[in-house]
Formats: sequence, structure tokens, C-alpha cells
Amino acid sequence: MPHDQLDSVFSALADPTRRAILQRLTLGDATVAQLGEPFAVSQPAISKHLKVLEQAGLVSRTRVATSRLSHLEAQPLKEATAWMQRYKKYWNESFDKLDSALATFQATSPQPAADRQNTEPKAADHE
Amino acid sequence: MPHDQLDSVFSALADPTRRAILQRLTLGDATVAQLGEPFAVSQPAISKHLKVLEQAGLVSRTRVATSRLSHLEAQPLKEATAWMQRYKKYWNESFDKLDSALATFQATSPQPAADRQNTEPKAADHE
DNA sequence: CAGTTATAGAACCGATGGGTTATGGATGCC
DNA sequence: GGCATCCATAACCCATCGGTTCTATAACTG
Repeated sequence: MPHDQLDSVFSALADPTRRAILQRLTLGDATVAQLGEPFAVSQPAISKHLKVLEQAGLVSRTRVATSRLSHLEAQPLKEATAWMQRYKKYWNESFDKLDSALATFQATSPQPAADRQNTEPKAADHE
Repeated sequence: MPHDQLDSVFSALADPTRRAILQRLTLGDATVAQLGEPFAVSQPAISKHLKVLEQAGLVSRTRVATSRLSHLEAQPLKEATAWMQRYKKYWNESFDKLDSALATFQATSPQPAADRQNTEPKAADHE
């Protein structure tokens, strides 16, 4: 999963209205009007949310008569979960591991005052 | 996990620099300067990212001499994952279930054209 | 074909986000 | 105490976001 897809999925999920829409879609496909009904916002606002969800790959849409049915596409959630799973082993890490990071290099100029340093990640490739 | 905590966790994760910082922290605690080193941004920018991560509960910080060490706190990731797990059963849903949603009510005024309707979620409580 | 329904798009607005530079505060060192 | 180092805060800029209202388009209905 490329960065920007994670970007778009996480930022789509960052909005409570959009999360509620996804939850609603677990009950089955729905029209824009139906999806908007629980919320005190205008119809274009819902359309915008759906567009965000669609671009994140979380929703697909099909025309049915004058309506457009939204359908939950959960695959990106699977991939986002996969990304988070990397951190599983840190979920219940004991507190006395706070100091586990050790100095493993002596690098350039002004060293930070503390001597608990880590290896340089350098060109960390952002995932 | 309350909404706004999910909000802050997901929006914290929506930024690639912040995700990279989290990943860096799996190697061990680090100073602000160390965390910023891989990125072509100013020091205050990193401080801001750390503040966002801290407020999302993803990072804790302790003073050590003049530095402040950031420590990964993965617990919110566990909870965010738990939220996503609700969708697990939709991850590999077969396509012919597109129509699985059935009309289960005949409600108010203008019915959408399609007859594949769902039960009204009404006052869906946003999770 | 005219009208109605369902939705999308355009234009706008205030708030927020990520970035900057400049400055201030806390701590360690001589 | 004075200075250097590490970091945070303030003030600002511009882009994006979530919302609005108004209008346009697409498809059924009579």
C-alpha cells in the first residue's frame, strides 16, 4: 500500500461522519439521501463525504435509476490494519523497556545531552 | 474509545511524516533532533508533529537533560485496529453479495427508485 | 416533452493544518 | 552567572477541509 493511499484512507477515517457512513453501509448499500438522513447536514455535504470515501477506495458506487447506491469496500481497511499490525508487539510493552534503546553510534557534531542514542535511521523511506 | 480519540488517532496517522516518526520510534526513544533528521523540514515542524502524536496518545515524552525523548505508545493503535476489525467480515465479501441488502421497510414519502432498500438506521449514534 | 426526484458541481466562507522564520525558555557546562 | 544547546511558542502564510447555498445534470413519471 503506497503512502498516499494510506494517507487517503486514514484521513477519510478521521471524520466521524464518514466513519458513521461506513458503519451504516455494513447494513447494506444505500442511497445518498439515506446515508445523509441521520445527520444534520446538507445533501452536498454528504456527497462530498462520499467522494472522499470513494477516492480512498472505501466505497464504490453504482447508478440505479436516479439514485446512486453506495457500497462498502472494506479492502483498504484490511490494508490499513496490516500497516498497524507492525506495532502489535509494542501494544503491551512493559514500561521498563523505556531504556531499551542503546547508543550504537558516535556521530556528527553536537551530540544530544542524553547518551541513550539510537542507530541512525538516515534516509528512512517513509514506510 | 470515544469518537474524538479515534478522530485524533486517525488524523495523526494520515500524515506520512508522522507515520515515519512512529516507525522510527520502534527502534527506540529519540530526541526531536534525531526524529527530524531524515526530513527536509524545520525543527518547529517536527515539534508540531510530535505534539499531534502526543495528543493522539501515540507518543509520550520525558525530559532528559536539555533534550526530550519521545517514546512510542502503541496502545491507541490497538484500539484503532479494534475499530477496524468490525469490518473484517466485509474484507473479502464476494461480489454477488452486492445485492444482499433487502427491502425491509416501506417508509416515508419519496422512495428511491431502486427497490433494494435497507432498514432505516435513523439516529445512528455515530459509532 | 414537461415536470419531479436524486445527486453532483460551483462558488463561497471560516477553521484547521502543515509549513516557515524569529524568538523565548529550560537545562547543562565552564 | 554566562553561554551554548535543545526545544517550544508565536506569528504568519497558503492550501485544504467541512460546511453552506445555488444551480446544473441525469433519469424516471405522467
